[in-house]
Amino acid sequence: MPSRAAAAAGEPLDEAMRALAEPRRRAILRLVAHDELAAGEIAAAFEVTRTAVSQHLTVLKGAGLLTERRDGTRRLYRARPEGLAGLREFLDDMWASALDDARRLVEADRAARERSEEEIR
Amino acid sequence: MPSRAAAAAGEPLDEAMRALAEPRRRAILRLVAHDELAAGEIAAAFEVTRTAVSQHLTVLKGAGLLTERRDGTRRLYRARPEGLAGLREFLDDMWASALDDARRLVEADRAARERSEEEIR
DNA sequence: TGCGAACGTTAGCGATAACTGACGGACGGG
DNA sequence: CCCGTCCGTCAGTTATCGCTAACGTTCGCA
Repeated sequence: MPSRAAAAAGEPLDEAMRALAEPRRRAILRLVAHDELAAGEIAAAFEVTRTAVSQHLTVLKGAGLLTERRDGTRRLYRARPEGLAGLREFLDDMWASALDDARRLVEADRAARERSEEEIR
Repeated sequence: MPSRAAAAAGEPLDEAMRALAEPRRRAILRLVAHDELAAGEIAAAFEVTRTAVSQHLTVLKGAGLLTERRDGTRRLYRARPEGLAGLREFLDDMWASALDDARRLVEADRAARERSEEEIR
């Protein structure tokens, strides 16, 4: 198979994106961005079941956006900013190419203007 | 309705996130990041139907990540980097708070050390 | 050792999303 | 004026996702 679509869903950026696509997961991430919280505390902050929150935590952990630490029967979670590196890279690439485009357009415009002057002359 | 869950799916960041969660849509965005391309050209770059690509383009346009320009029967698309502003903001906030945490940890450590010194003295 | 607390896990359900195929509309050339 | 091109839109299908309820597991404490 020469030209697979390369969408094996194993890419780190892809997992992070999919995890962040869910609003509740972003809220959870914001919640543990400052403080390390237990699963129960996180769940208490929402109006869904602890089960749902636990699943969200699993997804976030799988995407590398969270770290888990055990303390007795509790599980403490904290945001893992390095997990956002891929996303940041993607974003910077997009903005960089956009700036390149802008520069290219200006360049083309300037070139056109110079040709016009040449024509006048 | 006073305290709705605020998940009306109308938030700009949410739409951009959901749009970017799809790998194919990110590929499309990368494709039109440099050059302005027609819908047909974009569709030719993938192994799915033009219909699917058209729907992806609609989603991207709805998320403010694309601009559409008509030229005869063709529709030319180009990436719109400003659509990524919300995402960038979210990302920066996350990283900033992470840095805050690091600074706070260092601070706590220093304070603890000073208390130790005080105890020695 | 027994018991309750704190979580993760599984099965099942409803909703959403991505894809295909068929159709309709707008534009331009002969 | 008709015809081919280019493209969006509309049903319909299948897969995926988020949620709930019930169950299993691990740990601390009396």
